[in-house]
Amino acid sequence: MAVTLKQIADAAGVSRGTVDRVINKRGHVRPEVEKRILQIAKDLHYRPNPYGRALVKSTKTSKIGVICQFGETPFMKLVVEGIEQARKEITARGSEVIIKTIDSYDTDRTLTAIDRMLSDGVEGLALTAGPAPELQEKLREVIKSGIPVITFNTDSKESGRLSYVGLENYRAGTVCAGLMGSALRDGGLILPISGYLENYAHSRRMLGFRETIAMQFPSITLLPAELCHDTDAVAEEIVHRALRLNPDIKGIYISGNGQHGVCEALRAEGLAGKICLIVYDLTERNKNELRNGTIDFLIDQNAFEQGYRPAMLLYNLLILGQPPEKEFYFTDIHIMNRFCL
Amino acid sequence: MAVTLKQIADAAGVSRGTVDRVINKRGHVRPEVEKRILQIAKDLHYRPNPYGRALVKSTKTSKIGVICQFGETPFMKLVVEGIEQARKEITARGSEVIIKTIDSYDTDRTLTAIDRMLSDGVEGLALTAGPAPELQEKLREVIKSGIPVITFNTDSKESGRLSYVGLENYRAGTVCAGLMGSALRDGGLILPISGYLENYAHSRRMLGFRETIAMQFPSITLLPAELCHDTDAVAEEIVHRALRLNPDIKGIYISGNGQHGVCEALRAEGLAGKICLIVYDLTERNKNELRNGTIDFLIDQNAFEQGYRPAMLLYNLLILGQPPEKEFYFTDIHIMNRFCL
DNA sequence: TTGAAAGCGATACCAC
DNA sequence: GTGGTATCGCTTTCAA
Repeated sequence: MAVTLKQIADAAGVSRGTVDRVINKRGHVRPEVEKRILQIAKDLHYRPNPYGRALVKSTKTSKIGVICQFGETPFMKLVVEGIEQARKEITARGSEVIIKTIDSYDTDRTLTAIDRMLSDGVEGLALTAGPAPELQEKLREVIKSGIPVITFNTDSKESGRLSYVGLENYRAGTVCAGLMGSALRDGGLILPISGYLENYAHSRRMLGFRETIAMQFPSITLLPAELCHDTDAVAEEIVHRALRLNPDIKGIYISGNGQHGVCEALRAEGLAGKICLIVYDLTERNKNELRNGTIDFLIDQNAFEQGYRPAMLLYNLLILGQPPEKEFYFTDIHIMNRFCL
Repeated sequence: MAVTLKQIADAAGVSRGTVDRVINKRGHVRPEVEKRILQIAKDLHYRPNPYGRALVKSTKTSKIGVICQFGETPFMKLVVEGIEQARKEITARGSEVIIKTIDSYDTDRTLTAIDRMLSDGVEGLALTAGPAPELQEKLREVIKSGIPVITFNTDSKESGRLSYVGLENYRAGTVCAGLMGSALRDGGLILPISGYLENYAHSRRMLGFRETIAMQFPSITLLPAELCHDTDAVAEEIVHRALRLNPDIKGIYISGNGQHGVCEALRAEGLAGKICLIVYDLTERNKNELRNGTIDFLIDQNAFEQGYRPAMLLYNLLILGQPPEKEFYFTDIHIMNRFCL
């Protein structure tokens, strides 16, 4: 049998209440008693039984808010599945999760959503953030008012949020550079495509890619990065135009959405499978393109986890009183080729 | 607040005991009462509080046995860390974990270890299995005697084990074939190296690799697979010899241990970074070789999880009464290049 | 500063 | 078949 509070209490000749106060640093205990109890706890290798604690705490109820920008993208739909799963579990434990998705990157609507959540009385907030100064400022306020904030998918480090759950985007970019490097051993010309400049996550991926190619793969030449606004049609057009100007393009890297447009263009040009294409996100469409060989490598960033984890971290904090263990919950940079499916 | 047994009991006009009997299918309840209770539970969306259940159950104590073959390999040392972590947590909850590592693949010593564990009174067993008929037969007996068995790292499907935790080895081989294919776009000659024929995990990886290369990458030629007995010195010698016979080797795939020997040989031949090398397992040494460019791709199979999960699955089953959710707990086939470090 | 007691939700066991 | 009750380990509250 594991050591319990009561055993420590008996050994120390005090009551469980006193031991509890010591173990949980609630104060109001004579220092010498405290010292004795701590010593005994240590000697006995006391570890609180998480089930006992959770049982008591789980009767509290809280409201947790989750705001999800870029809600229209296929990837974010997968994230939302994770959030829904967390909601299910949390609801079953008596608390509440409010979800608000916002199309595209929209700071104003995000600010409005935050205000709405606050007036709804949420006690914890998770959101896809970003570098917009108004948003960061707002989050600092929220946090100062005592509401813990967790960012996911897109961080906002200066806001003072508790933790970030998501890809280490810059590094993911470097990994893709490495993949491109090994696929193009003899070097060649690469077309990099980004979504929006404002999408911090996508920009970081692009930066990591460009810097690594430049520094580590001298035989590879980068065209200037193009912006496709996360849109297939625009991405398709970009590829066609680029190929017209540079028929010898050997690789394409797209850090945001619009992947399908790129695939269509490559097919139309008869270059599917010939040009090395590296994309992000394991959506159904991307799966198919990976399978048929149009996409060579795909970085999966565990969408489900990005939705599930933040809500659970807030639940554990608010209800069970367990703060997150880490500031960064980086999801695996999961490289996939078609045989991974 | 979440729905509790008591609320259902009140609504149904019975006692909690009766509801408990219904919910947990313990019988001894009049069918009509049972039906009514189930209906109410459903209407109220009743979900048992796992903490309450765990609290009661966690006072039981059990002995869990873990047997680890190939215990001398760097990879298995990482697995053992996972087991140790599980042991720590399980011990803190009052149960016991006995660990036995066995060097190399040794069916006899494994059988002996199983017998020792049984006479020690373990109530659940996790082990690295394998296809040896005596072992499978033994495991069938063990299972028949009511002791649940879980395999990890190396499966033994015919033994009737409850679950397997580890890599999907055949598929991992196909993934490596894909990596080799994209690194060697123009084809070339490949040297495949295996450890022991008897190591089922390694053989499956080799089979997946060979079959996929043969079927999907016609421009790549495979040399006959060599066996290095998981030994660096042998692997080194194999590489030297192979290069003497075939100086135009473009890639090496090693499905087991001996990775470091391959790296040394490539360095000695001045071919480090020139020949595409794909290996398994994120050991410290392999990390270095990945970093310095001698290894191109590495498949990490989450050693920690392979040790941690099996013990925890047994704990959840024996103590909390929760059977594993799946038969296969496949660890991610985690492709890494040097930028992943 | 400390102790005693109630209660969290589920289970096990013993009466009836 | 069914109800009542003690119990698991911990937190909380109130009185001393």
